[in-house]
Amino acid sequence: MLGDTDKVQNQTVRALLALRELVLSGELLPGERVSELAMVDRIGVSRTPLRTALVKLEGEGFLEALPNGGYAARQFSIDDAFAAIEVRGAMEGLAARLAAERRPGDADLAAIRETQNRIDRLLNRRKSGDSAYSEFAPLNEMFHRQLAELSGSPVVFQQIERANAHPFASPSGFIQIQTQMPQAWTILLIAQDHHHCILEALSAGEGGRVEALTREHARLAQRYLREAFNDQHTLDQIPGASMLRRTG
Amino acid sequence: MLGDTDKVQNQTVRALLALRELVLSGELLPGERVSELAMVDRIGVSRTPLRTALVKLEGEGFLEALPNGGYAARQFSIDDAFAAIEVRGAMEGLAARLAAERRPGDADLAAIRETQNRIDRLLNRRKSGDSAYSEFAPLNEMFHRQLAELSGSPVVFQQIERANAHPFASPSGFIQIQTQMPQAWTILLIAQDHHHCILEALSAGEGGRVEALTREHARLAQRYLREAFNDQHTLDQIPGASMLRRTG
DNA sequence: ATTCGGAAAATTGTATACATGAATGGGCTA
DNA sequence: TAGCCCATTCATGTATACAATTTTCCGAAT
Repeated sequence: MLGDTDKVQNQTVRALLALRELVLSGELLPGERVSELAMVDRIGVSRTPLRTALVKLEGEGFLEALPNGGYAARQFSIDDAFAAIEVRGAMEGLAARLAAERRPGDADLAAIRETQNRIDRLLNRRKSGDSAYSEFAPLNEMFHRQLAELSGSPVVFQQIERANAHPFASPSGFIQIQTQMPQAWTILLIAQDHHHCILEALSAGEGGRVEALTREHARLAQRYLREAFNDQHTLDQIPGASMLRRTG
Repeated sequence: MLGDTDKVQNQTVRALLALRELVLSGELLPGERVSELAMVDRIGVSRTPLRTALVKLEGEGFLEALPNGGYAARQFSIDDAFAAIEVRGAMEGLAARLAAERRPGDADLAAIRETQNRIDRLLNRRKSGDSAYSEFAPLNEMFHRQLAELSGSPVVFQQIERANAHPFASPSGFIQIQTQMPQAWTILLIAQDHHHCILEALSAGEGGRVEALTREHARLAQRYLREAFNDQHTLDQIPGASMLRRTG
């Protein structure tokens, strides 16, 4: 996994990816200072690009600045994770409404419809093996990205990207834990039905409806998270589980 | 104005404030590279804290990374500015709804009600001089901050702060140009009426209503902006006017 | 006159040295 | 034995030197 970072030319990107991985894997515990020199030894870049990565990760919400300098991995409560998903839903809902209000034509919707068709074909194969889940995730992300692009606003698109960067907000963040859940396949079918309803409302110019649908769609992730929170074993498989403070 | 930055102990903060001022004042034109060495000479800090400030300003949306390294001030269309305000409205609306759903008691609402009363007293003086506008702005910002805090979610609060950091999204960003407009005083009265309605819905736990009200309240800023856009003289007085591309 | 090529200048990315202030540990004293 | 003070260590913030790549400008050739 860390091997991926070796091929990157840019030292700052390399430090960024490595640090994010270390935080998500739980090797950097919340609250305790991230020592720059220790990271320099571990990642193999000098302090300058490392500090750049630290600043960016603070901006992404992965790290928090400590009062007397330096950074620490952030800790999130379960309510924080729910809120992060709610934030994403609000932003995606806004994007969907703006898209509907622009009255997109068939040409505008061709790309996202193609993605939708690919997900349909995937689900019609009715093989619920691991490979189906790993194929679903990137297609799902593409659908959400294309929806964000249809807003026609770079400002909105960028804000959604920021919201997705949060450790627990990404649209496909919990796909892998779905594998563990009995109702997993059903949930994928429901998610894709949401996609269908969203595109239907979108192409009909129904702004209010598409906003509500898109928000509710995001709340699927909250369901997964709530389920996972009831089972420590499942919870531990979520990327960044170590950042979650068990409050119940 | 730049004098403020001289008292700051932290070189990074100093560079951050100075750079933001240079961008907003239009001395750094959109699209053209921000030369690090030129900024070093101008601001009087070394390249290291300057680059840290550049990275942070990219995160705030003031700057964009150029393909072959370096940064440039970003350019915004009028639609981008509207979208930034819409984003703030969506986030504040979410915060207000979450606040209402928590069923806040009188103790929770005491602080924001005090702010509301202070604005009431200010407007009851019925003196529409410049001082009234300059007093209104900080109280207005406090009201919005307290509303964001009532969401009870640090994640939501931080996201609102990010949205406000955008050059054209801040709640009080256009107060100063209101002075130029004939209907300026009336708009302040309307804004405060919005505040009253928001608090009424909030204390009644009416989540849907308070969300809609808060979104609509944000759209007041869009009205100011549209007015200003019709008059170049007024537009030039907006901080960051140079970042706005005249498209119509 | 215009275009292509190359060299020089300048710019960013990276590494490292230095300074200042915080944290820690040991020793001394009560 | 417990607590406090001081010194040492360590961590971050800052400045600067170096390298690699890009940009620019000038000259020559078509």
